[in-house]
Amino acid sequence: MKINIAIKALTALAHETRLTIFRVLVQAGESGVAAGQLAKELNIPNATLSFHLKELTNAELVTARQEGRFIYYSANFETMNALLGYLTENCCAGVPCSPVDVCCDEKIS
Amino acid sequence: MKINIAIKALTALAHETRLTIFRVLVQAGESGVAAGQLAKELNIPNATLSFHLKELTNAELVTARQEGRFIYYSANFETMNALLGYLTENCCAGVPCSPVDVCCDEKIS
DNA sequence: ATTATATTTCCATTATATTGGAAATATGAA
DNA sequence: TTCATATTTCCAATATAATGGAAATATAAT
Repeated sequence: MKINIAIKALTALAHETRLTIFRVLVQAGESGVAAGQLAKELNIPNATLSFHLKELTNAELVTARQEGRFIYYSANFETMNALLGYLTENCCAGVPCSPVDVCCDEKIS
Repeated sequence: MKINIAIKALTALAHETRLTIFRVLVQAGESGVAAGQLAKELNIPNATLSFHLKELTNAELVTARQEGRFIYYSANFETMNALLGYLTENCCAGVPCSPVDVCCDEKIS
């Protein structure tokens, strides 16, 4: 991961509404949640939600898929895992410590 | 971890200079790096570095210790690990996946 | 076709963060 | 004490992000 991509992801997550959205999507898993359902659940105006979803999508932290009139948003675990790895990369100058493992990666799904 | 603390940490990391500082400190480990050395290494004006170190300290992502005229900054692994855990909390709605492990935690040091 | 639903884009207003020079503070050395 | 080094605070200029109503677009149902 290059630093600019990490910054984009962190900037996207560094906002209460977006972090909340992201965590809902992380917990929802693969199937994702429709935009309108998020707006209702989180009680956010559509325009505002749309703006934040675009930020998250731009940062590749979420992906969108259309199904009929609905657009389902899901967390992108690949980017999330790359980000976690980037933050902890080569930690403690080689002093042994637990490596950061990943979430929902290809080992399992 | 409460959301406001996570936001503070993410906001602090979501900046090129601060993310770079943080990663240098993560890699430096316990002993940390003096402010002036960081300024020189990263080629940042002192005032700017000081501002960013304060942001990171405020977010409890780094800690400072004075030694003579020097102030050594170190990464705070506890906060970092709490943040990683917060992002991946209850991921995929219980579908089995790798848990997020932590870096440099009490199990080892 | 017409209507209803889902979502996004536009945009002006408002709020927040970043920069770095100069001055201030703090510690230690001569 | 006086001087040098390390770091921070102050502050004004500048840059960037967030908000949500209204209009636009897109799909589907009648």
